[in-house]
Amino acid sequence: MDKTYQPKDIEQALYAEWERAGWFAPQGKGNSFCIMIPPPNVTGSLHMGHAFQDTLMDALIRHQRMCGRNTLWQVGTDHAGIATQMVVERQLEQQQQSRADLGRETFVERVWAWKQTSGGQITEQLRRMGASVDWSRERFTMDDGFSRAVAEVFVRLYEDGLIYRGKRLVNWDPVLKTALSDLEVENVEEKGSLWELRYPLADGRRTSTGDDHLIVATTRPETMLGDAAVAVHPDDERYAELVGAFVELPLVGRRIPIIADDYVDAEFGTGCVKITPAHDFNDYAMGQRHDLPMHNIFETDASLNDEVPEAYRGLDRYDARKQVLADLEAIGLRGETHDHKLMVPRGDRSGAVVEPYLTDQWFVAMAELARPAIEAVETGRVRFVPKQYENTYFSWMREIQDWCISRQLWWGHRIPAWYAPDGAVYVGRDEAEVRATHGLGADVPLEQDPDVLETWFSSALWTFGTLGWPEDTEALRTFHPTDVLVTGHDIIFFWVARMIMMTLRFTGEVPFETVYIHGLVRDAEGQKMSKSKGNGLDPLDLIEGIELEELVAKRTRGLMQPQMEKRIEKATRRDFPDGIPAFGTDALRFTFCALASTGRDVRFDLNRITGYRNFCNKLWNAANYVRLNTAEAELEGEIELSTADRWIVSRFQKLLTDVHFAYETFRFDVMAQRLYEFVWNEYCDWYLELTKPVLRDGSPSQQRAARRTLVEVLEAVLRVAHPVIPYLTETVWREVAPLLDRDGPTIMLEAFPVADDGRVDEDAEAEIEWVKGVILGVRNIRGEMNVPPGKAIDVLLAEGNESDRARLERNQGFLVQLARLQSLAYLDADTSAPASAIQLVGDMKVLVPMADLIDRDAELARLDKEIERRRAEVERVEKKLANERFTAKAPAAVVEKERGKREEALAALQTLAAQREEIAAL
RNA sequence: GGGCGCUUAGCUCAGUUGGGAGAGCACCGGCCUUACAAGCCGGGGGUCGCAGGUUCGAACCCUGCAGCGCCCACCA
Repeated sequence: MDKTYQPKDIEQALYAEWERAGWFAPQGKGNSFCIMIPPPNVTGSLHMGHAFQDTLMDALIRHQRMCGRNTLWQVGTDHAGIATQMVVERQLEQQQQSRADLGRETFVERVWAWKQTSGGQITEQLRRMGASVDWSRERFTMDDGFSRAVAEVFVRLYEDGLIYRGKRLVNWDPVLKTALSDLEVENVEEKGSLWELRYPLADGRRTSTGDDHLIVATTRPETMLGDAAVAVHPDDERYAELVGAFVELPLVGRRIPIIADDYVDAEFGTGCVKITPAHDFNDYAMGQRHDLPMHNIFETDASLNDEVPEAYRGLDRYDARKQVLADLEAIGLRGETHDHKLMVPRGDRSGAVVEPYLTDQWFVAMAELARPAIEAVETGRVRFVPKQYENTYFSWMREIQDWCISRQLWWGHRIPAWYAPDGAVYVGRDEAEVRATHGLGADVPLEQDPDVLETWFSSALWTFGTLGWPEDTEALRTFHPTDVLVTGHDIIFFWVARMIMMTLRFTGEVPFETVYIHGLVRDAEGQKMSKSKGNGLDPLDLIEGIELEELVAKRTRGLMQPQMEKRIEKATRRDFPDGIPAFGTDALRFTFCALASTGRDVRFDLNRITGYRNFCNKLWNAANYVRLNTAEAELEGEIELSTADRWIVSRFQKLLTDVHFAYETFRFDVMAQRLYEFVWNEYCDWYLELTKPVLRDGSPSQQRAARRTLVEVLEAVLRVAHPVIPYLTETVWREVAPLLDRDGPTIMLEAFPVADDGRVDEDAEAEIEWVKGVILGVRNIRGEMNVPPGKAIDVLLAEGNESDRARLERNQGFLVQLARLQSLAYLDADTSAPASAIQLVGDMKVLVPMADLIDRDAELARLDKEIERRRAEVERVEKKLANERFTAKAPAAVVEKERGKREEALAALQTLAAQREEIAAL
């Protein structure tokens, strides 16, 4: 073993070995345990969110595997319709080509080719994270089997009347030229204007106040070309007389009615709303209520079509806006303009402003699917951790809208519907089935629907589709329902909810019993990591390290907004002046666990990972110490356990209890913290140090006891830590395990340690606390008095009780070694102590004779500080005890505890005060 | 407009049923003490956002307020 922990030397080779050996595949004898990986985009790359999520899943999986469960971590990738298609289209663009140039078949082949070449990247990165997924079962959402499941689900839903096709107003992305679901639209607040437009009253009508027009207020003047009415509130007295009359739509010349509808807010704007049923969701609904005609004025790219007057045809919607406003101005029909903040709908992929647009699309009727899915969470068949996310889930599910699932893309699962020349639609698993079922001969030409299904439609089938459904497979019976889903709160609606609905519908089972929701990974300033902001970190760079120049280049490469380059470069040079050192996978994983507290977002800070890299080094070196002291030694034979040996074993049982609890409650942070504390603050800081005097001066049986305990605790700690830091623990374990005649090939298949309450030893714990008290007391005097660390000093113990004397007897060697003493002795009751610096351990005095070591004034100052501390405590406790209501009403045990505190503090205070007087008199 | 979350040491965060305010990092002082300088030893530092209430007792429970963040929603 190297002296310093070098992760790069151990990680990659180990993973290859694990994978080759087939140890990731299910093999436990116990109950099944299964996690489905949220399938990443097949052509994507691993970002911090993945790395975080994969670490948590791997910890759970490795833990359960070591607990003996028959454990499957199902891996796979998603075809990610829009995202992947966009990447390939961008590549074509650089060659001055479009997908239309290639044609559908060639284009789809190109995407498959791209998937072949780049599809391995993310799975390679998953391997670098140490993820123990079962590669032999890897799936892809567009592989044959999964595609069959998708078609099967579509057909069955259609047959049950839950999938329908219809002309509806949908969210239309005019850049990607496809429909989007409600969830794929992000509403962003933006600054805009509220324009007032004058609509002349038709037929020469005037209002009772003499006006010959109405003023409507709108944020979208260009859509006036498609107006079908003007609406006012039915109770709005200002306009009551005009309801039923008409206005003449300017620029168009159409006569449109003035209608009353209580959707209108009389307080807003002018109280008159222009109604454009084909281009606004509210207006659409109103158009339905009032039977208004629909004037679709847009092409698929949101330029104006032939429905509008010639002057506007072909204009982009924003150019049309300017033109309409200018033309209205010219004829005196433009009113005031007000600044106005509005929510602008943008496509989450393209960023384009989404247009409500009337098209034929496929929909899933959701109400019937949602009902049992709501119930499953209500009854606890599915539980969310943290629980508050159940409310998020319920609120969306209870108001659920029908789901538009067709996309006007080429990459994805083609909709299994065929059209006959007469317009009839036939849905089936494939064309042959359609023909057979409906008796359509070869003479009837059928054309398949050109659209594909939204990616989330197939993702919704992930838990059962990957296990072989619709076949009744062994895997499905064994691993479904799965146990835990680990995912971010950003896809509860997109994915989690839809999985629950679809899985219940088609298997009658819930997809998973627990949904663990983790936070999003943000940068050290709390900003969301993104390519465009250039603040993202690549997990691989944290593992392997990266030079500053390369990091700058990487962050500024291929930016959508090149003007950001300077800023990103500056920030990068500021935040990472020396680039990023190689931390290794284990340190990264430990950091993720430590940051995963309660499902809230986490800030990723280089300081944290540095600390945990140091922790890995600490454990590595502790192992080095153990190895140096045990490899050549005889561990078999009679043993005589020291208090320290019993203490560390006892402390370890408590670690196990806490870790077990942490796994049960998904508190990865608690687990990481307890591991850190135990390894560093107990095993290394104290136990290892306590073995040193024994290994030097102890009897053979005492030495054997220490050596055995060192190895046994280390070996077991490695198993506890393995799910978090698999590489380090495997490497060290292979060196350590043989010392205990454990000969398994890998730590990952060894048993996870279980607490043994019989090995908890409260006496040993109390005694080591006492030992620590004495040592800390001496160290405090040393530190505060600036006694050189190398100087061995004399220490006396005084007063105290029999137990203190007995403890000294047993622990003399420990104290002398760890406090670096020249001598240590108990002072007889009748001998008076020399002038000393003092520390109290219980009511025993720890005395460091001042001789010429200690400065009188410094000791006085130190005493004053301690006296003040005790005085404050006495004061606080006495105040509490003086309160009769406290002594009367608080539980007796609490009162007793306070009394005990008072006694102890008072006694200490007295001793210290006497001591102070003595020193002051010198 | 509705809902949720957060506010604890300089920074990032723990604090499980209400009963002695914690960790890591940073900071100050001292050490190359034979596992580890990626280390060791000692130390300083908080009116727990604000205001009320419940209680013998509140960081924790209740109400209100403020600030920050997120989600949902049809006010043109």
